Amino acid sequence: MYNRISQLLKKTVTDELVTVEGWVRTKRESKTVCFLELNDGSSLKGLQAVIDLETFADKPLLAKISTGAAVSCQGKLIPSPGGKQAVELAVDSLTLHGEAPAESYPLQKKRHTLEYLREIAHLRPRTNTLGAVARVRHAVSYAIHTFFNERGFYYVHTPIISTADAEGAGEQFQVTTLDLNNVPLLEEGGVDFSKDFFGQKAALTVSGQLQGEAYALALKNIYTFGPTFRAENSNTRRHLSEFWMIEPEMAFCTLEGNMALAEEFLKYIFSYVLENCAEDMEFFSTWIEKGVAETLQKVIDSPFVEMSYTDAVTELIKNNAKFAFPVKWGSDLQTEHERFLTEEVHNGPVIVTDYPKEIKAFYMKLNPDEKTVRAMDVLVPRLGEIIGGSERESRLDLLTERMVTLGLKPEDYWWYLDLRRYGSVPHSGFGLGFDRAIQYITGIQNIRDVIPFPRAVKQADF
RNA sequence: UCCCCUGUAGCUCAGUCGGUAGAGCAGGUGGCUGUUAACCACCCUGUCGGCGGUUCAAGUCCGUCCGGGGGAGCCA
Repeated sequence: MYNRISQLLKKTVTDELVTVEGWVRTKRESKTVCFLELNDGSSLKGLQAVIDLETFADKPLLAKISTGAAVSCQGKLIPSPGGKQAVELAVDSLTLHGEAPAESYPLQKKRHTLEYLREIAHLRPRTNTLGAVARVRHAVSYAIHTFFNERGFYYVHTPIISTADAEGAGEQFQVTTLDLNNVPLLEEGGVDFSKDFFGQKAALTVSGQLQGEAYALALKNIYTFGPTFRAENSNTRRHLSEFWMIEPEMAFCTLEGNMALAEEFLKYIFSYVLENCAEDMEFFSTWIEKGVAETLQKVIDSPFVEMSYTDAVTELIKNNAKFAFPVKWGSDLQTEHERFLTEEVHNGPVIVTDYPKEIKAFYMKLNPDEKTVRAMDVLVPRLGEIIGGSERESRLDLLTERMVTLGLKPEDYWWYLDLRRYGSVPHSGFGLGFDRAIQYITGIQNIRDVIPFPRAVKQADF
């Protein structure tokens, strides 16, 4: 049960019998010997199990073993005469747990497209690519928790079901137990949500930030790491309806501290992956996106350059001829602009700060110029924005004013405003889309291939 | 939601000017070989995404619907 192939591959030769459990990737047979390549998901590389056909009696059993079959083998690790591996397993006994008939098993021993594998999402983790993605996802999750834990951040479980549209951003999935064929109506028309499960309209969360702020203003440094839901009808390679997001929030912290954390955070998780998933990262660099590992290393080695939105726009305007969408002050930066800043202007990661308030969320701190807010976007080569964050507006009057201007009802956010009424303090945080981070790290083009069972528009199978 | 591309064997694709389909891989059989993207020979496989239309004749042309991909918007 605890014997893993990744560990056995590191061993030299052992005298004691070991048991190896896994799935057959390929079987190669010759007159006197049969090779099984076994994989148990612990590493890209498999263990070669060798069966001596001159002494192994149960030939009919071998005939049933094909790509995909689940087997366990007992034997000794011996030096491998073959060139491609240091050790191999000399099989004494073998158990076939589950066959995988080749005529119907959807995974062949050849390369498949990621589009095809998406149609067999329940089997695709058995492939090299999706297996590597799963291991990297795990490693990055672990690194994130370790990073925050080491720095005294508390992991806060913010609610999945919420009754307030956090940022006004993003269509939400409604959560209801009402009978949709017989919806209770108000006399004046409209749905009577007082009859609904929560006694009011409820939806899946689009962000844990507002609740995260509440805990930051008690525990000082916190982070959330959970699923997030958006019902946007957007069908692109970087959108999911259900995705995972990390949102740290720090009290007694201005935008400067926020930027420092974002830089340290990215460098930490990238370093962790390069060190702990070296084999998988080499695989991605070779087969998925040439040089992803180098891109990450470069981010690790580069100081993050700070630049105001205004300066960035000035720089971009000089090159407006190169863009499909020319830039002017006040417009949001497109991916092409972000990439230009990080790839051409600075040749390294860039943090753009102080965006016009009109293109940012209501809760961001207003600058003295009253035109810009203390927002920051972290831009990295090959992608553009990877992190978005801000210092929050901690002044009650200014926050309320901003909400009214944007048509939000302050009374709907009474508890959020309470955080400014009682013990308010400068605080800051940012958000990182976990799945997009995994896309960046692995180089995988479509976000649906970095999450085990993707949910997107018209897509919730498995 | 909009724009573009695409749908042919289990998988990846070719199919010219309209004349009812091919390759590689996978699979099967046999051979060879401490093999490792194994190799050699032979064999098997098709509602050409669905429906409708034009035509003597449609994989091919037209319409429409569905699926997939890319881009835009929106965003993480």
